[in-house]
Amino acid sequence: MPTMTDVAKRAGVALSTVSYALNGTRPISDETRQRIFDAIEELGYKPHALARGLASKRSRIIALLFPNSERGLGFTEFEFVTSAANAAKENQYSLVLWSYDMHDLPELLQLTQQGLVDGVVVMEVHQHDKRIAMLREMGFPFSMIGRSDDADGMGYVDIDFHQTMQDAIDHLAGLGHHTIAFVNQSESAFSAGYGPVVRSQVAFERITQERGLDGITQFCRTAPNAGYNAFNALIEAHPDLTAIISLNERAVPGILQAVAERGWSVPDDFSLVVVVSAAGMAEMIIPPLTALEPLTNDMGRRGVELLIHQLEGRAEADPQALIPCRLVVRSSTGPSPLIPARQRVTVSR
Amino acid sequence: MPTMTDVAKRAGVALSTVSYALNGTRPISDETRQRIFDAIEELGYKPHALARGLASKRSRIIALLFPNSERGLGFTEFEFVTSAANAAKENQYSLVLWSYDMHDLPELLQLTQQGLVDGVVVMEVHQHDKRIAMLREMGFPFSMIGRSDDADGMGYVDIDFHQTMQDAIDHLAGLGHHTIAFVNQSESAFSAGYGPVVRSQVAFERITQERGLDGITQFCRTAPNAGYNAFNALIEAHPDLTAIISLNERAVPGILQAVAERGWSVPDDFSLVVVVSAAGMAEMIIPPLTALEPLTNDMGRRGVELLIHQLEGRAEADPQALIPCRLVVRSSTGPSPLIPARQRVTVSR
DNA sequence: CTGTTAGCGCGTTCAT
DNA sequence: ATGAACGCGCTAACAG
Repeated sequence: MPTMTDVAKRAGVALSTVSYALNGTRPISDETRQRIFDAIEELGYKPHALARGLASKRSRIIALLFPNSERGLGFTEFEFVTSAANAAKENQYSLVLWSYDMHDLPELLQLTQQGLVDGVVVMEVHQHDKRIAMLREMGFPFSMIGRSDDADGMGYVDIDFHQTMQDAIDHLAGLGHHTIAFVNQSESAFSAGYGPVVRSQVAFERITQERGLDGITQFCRTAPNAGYNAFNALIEAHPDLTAIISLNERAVPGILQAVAERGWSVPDDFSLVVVVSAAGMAEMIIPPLTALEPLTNDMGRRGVELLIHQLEGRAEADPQALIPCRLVVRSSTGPSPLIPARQRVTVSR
Repeated sequence: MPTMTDVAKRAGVALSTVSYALNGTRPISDETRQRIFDAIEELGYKPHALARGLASKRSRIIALLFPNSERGLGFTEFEFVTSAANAAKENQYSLVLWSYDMHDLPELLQLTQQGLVDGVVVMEVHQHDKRIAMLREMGFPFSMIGRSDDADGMGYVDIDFHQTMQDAIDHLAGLGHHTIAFVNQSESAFSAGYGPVVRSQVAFERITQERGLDGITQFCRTAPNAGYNAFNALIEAHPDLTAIISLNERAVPGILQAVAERGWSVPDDFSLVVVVSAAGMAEMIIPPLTALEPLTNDMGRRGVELLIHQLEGRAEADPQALIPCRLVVRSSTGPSPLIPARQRVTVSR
């Protein structure tokens, strides 16, 4: 591997001149620049990333903090990752996937202190997030996918859960549904203050109330059989229920199964809309699901761009972005079934 | 940030002694070692990753080559990524996600020459893979998830497609199915020599022939509507068809839909088994799919371990691993329907 | 506009 | 068993 010294010799200039030519850090005459680039070309020279990082104190590496929770990342989160990787590369940064236990603060501390990365993008942010508190206290550059409660002035991209929930509810209400359940994720995620779970919950309660609808909440583990049980519990307690909004991708198959076992069909007898679920997911189901799909590409991308702008001192007019979800009507939602048509089935339980 | 010099001063030893103590590169008296570690503790010293990498010529960073193909990565591939990330971290390596255009050789060349990573794990390997040829020619350390045709002596983890296909076929044959179709991925992937597509295809043809079964091949784009069309084409040309094996996750919803539209039900009238599809996927479908599930965790993990062992000169007894898939019987396969029961439906087309 | 030089933080050879 | 000193490849003052 040729080094910068080799290039300098070949071009007949000083080492530093090569450096300046490469980084554009100071003006170089066209003629010498040409000689330098010729030499680089001929030698096949490539700057050494580590050496550059050591000297400049900027590695051009960022980390995506990636919790290896048992819950497991879903399809949607995966798309954050790939879009983040793409965005990093487009900005000439490398993206390291830092898989770690969310509660292991010491490990995060180490990451920030070993000088490997210039900043971090934090995923799965909670309302009171110790990691955020720590990073901020240290003054270590970061951005969030999601947001904590004390996120004022800090850079984040998050989904606009209120708007999303409103769109979902209005879609159903527009179809005549009046009693609507929200199948959230687990109650423990709620207690832990996991952003999407809490914000959606709050929005659901508020909006159903504003609209004068009958809104029912059901927490549910993120697994098909949990969805199955959730539906049965709901329908038993609320025979008028005609529609579900689910923030819980993994529960959906169970819900559908329970619906089918009752002899009902979707969307004729029951409607289901998933919120904050990637398109790839909604299309895997039969019937294809009506969904509120986040622009996942924007999420990962914006997250790293926010961080990079911050690292490069480029002021960001508005470092906070709430991304809307797009309503895609597929085949899992329809008009509310009429009450009479329903009762015969309900009793057959 | 304290440096090694600070530690040395505080412990009253030479800089190099600290280095030796840290790396265990040479014997240190218990007493001075203790002093050194005390100093490290008190100062909160953390070795600087870049400096260490520069000096040692080993960055302890590896890259996962991650094609950003239009086709999009599926659930299954995603699990490779997360398991690779976990394995890297357990071995004290950082994993950078290198998203790039598979055909952009210059970019790969650059990655290997900029001194950032010690080696790469290549995903989505093709039979004649220019990337592999290049890496090998350069002598750059790498391992593969998948394998090329000339993989002799090189490290890889791949799925045992032959065994997997055999298990799938035998499962169906055991249920009395005789005419079985294989819904592969796109023909262009086949022509391009994409490993899973080619190897599964070969295995399918060979095994059905050995078993005296009627094996039909159907290429199919990786999208639901393509699956829909594929099924209709198949059933029209082969009215005896009673079962499908699919390597094509994304096509499954379309297939199921087409089956349903024919008034058939799964698994009573038709059986479907997916191969090489992560459990998370098979459970998202209704009915839950009988599947041959790869131990995805092992795939990503073994890929990075192979690479790391190679980097650290630890001889690997057998640097090649064929991972089997596990047959999980769910609700999409059943006994072959009897011919008579069938015909009335077939004509109603 | 260009050259000289001192680090960046750590690994490692050579002495002792 | 320990120290001193050099070098990894590059950036960024400082000096013309």
